[in-house]
Amino acid sequence: MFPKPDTIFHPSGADVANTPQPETHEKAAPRRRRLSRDARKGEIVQAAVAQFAEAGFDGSTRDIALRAGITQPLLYRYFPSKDDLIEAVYEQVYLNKWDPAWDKALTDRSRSVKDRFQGFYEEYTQTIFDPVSLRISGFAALRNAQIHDWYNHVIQEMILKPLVRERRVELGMADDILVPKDELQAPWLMHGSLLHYAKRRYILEIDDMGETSDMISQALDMYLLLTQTAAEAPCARP
Amino acid sequence: MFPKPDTIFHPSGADVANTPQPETHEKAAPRRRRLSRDARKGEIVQAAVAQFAEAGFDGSTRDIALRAGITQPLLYRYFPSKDDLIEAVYEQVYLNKWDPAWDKALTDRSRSVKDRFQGFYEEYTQTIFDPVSLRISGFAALRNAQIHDWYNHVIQEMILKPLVRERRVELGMADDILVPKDELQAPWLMHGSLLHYAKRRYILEIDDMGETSDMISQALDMYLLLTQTAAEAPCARP
DNA sequence: CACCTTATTTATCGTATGATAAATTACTAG
DNA sequence: CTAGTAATTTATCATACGATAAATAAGGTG
Repeated sequence: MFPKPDTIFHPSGADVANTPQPETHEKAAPRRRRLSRDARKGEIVQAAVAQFAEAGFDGSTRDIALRAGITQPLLYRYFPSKDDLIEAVYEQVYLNKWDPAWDKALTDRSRSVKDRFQGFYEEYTQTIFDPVSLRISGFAALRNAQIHDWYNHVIQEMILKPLVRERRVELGMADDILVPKDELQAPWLMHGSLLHYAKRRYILEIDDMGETSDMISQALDMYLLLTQTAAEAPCARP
Repeated sequence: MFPKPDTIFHPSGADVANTPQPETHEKAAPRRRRLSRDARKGEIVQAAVAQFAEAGFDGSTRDIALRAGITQPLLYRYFPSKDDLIEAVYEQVYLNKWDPAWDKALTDRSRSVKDRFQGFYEEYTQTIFDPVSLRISGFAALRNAQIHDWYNHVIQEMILKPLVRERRVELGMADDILVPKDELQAPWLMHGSLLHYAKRRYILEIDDMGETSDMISQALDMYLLLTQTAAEAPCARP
């Protein structure tokens, strides 16, 4: 009857259980709890991440406040506008996901490229393969192409170009820092195949799927085989 | 001329130019134009597709009406609720995309699997690789997992299982109708890699990318090489 | 032409939303 | 204990949205 969006999860009220509620369940008057500026800001961002992941960036500021256990106007004490909050959510989801140790692991030429990138992808996917991150990322790509564009650039520089370079060395080819774009097509196909696997598994919630490590192994094998035949062509098909 | 889907965006108001406007640019009172029920319904759906592709399914019914050159209440004469309109958009985007001739082309064993699926994917991607379809599909996956789940099932049955079967025959293996799920992992990686390519190209609008036919060829090669080594293992890496 | 059907518009309602101002209360310094 | 600061809430506004009822007019039929 009401124009409730009527989304999948608990639409409202169920979250009030977070805040200590009075015996009488009337309006659930929120108990005041003074937090430091940074602590409160963090809780708001976390609530916003959860809400936006579920309902998209059209999720209401009131639902976010409900999740954070505060009233809605308080939100504007920390973020001048909803867009500013969205910006903070972007940072929370996209930044600080990179482990500096990975840079060295990827270029450790005492191990095979397969081993190095298998290990890396297993750790990397453990960080970014979760429904919340993937859904936020999905909404962001549709809403703000620019930020997702930048994120793709990071992936290309941090993962795919190193992969191409290390594979070149492993195949005994010339070691060059520059990586032309046509050599990035195959790595992008491999990386994209894993991202789409994540989408099917964590966004569509298909449970009848193989283990992530197996998918990483197969995706890497595909790339390695393609580069191998391109370089040596020993397996020409009939 | 008519409110055709045209290009993706014109934020608002720019569409008023579609309807004959009076000299005085006051409110642009829409000229009445009686259409048959099916014709009007089709125009509304087209407008909704364009609007939802741009703004997501939270796009307003008023903007849809503006695009269709009608008033907003008229929309409810054809669709009892916004959800019904969304349902119609789903059908428009997901259904009737399959060419029955493809079924035979995929199983034409006088040609190589590579040739068959190369040709198929070039036609298939020409049908579904456009910003509007891809964006609607993206929003739908995040909003309604069920329908996207069904769509994935269709892809698996119509494309990937045939691919596995035909590849088996080409490799001289036992020809079986049944395709176990672990044999579908590699085809899904290949298909997903192409979908992610489409996302980068048509949603993020990255222009510095290779031709679609090249990507199809590489993606197919990846799968074919993987199955070849799995079957014969002549290219064991050191 | 007159009439009738119905496609279409005008006017409007109830609610939800982003945002702001003012009142209140929790915590802390002195 | 007291006073002040600032975190938090209450109250409220303007707008946008989905949806409905009633008024209007376009087009076919006799």
